[in-house]
Amino acid sequence: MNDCPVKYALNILNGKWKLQIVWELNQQEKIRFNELQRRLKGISSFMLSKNLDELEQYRIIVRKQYNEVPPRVEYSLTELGKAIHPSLEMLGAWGIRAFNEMQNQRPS
Amino acid sequence: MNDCPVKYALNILNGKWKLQIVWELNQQEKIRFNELQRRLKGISSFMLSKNLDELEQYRIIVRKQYNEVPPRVEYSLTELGKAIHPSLEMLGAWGIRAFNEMQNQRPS
DNA sequence: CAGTATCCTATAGGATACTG
DNA sequence: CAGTATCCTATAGGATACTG
Repeated sequence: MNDCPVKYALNILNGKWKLQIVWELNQQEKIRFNELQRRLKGISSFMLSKNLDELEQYRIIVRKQYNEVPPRVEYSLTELGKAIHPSLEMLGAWGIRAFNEMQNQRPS
Repeated sequence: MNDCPVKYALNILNGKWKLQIVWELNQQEKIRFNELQRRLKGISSFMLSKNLDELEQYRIIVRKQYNEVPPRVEYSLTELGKAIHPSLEMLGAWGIRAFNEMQNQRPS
């Protein structure tokens, strides 16, 4: 996993939700737990919590807790988290091309 | 999966072996089945075959079969497959940074 | 509100034997 | 040589109920 930096990077984003979480945080700057859960249609609070923990461990996001009642917790991207965006843009551009080539080869 | 091109791209590379396969093919131009299996230490022929099939379906690699005895099959990257390399380079650069930040924050 | 605890299911990955 | 067939295991993901 740490023998190849590309693999290391992909591993951080692996899974069904992590990419989406990073994506949402890129658009929101700060977002609260329940608001994030609402945007990621279909994720359970358990899964969201687990994924957020992992992203925090990798220093991709930051968790800020306000000691209020009811509790308020805000998540945001670190500089490292923001820095992945250009790579994702490139991957997306390639993804469009890959998708189109599939469509051309297998028309309906 | 096809709602987001980034997700589409990541999905193609998902799994334990596909990235390594693409990486090997990037260095070899052409490679035979058993030679590839030898390089990917630990993969079974079943898994290798399955992964190659999937990459071929996504038009990332091409399978060329020579009707000889014993059989000879060579795999190589398509233009699409080669085109992903810059994205992987960028991801790798980010991966190094991410890895270093982990090391700094948690010294031993 | 922002989670945790518990239990369950689907599937990615693998081990082993075999084959045109 | 380049695979396929069969069966097994680990784990990612999820459903549901509960809580400081």
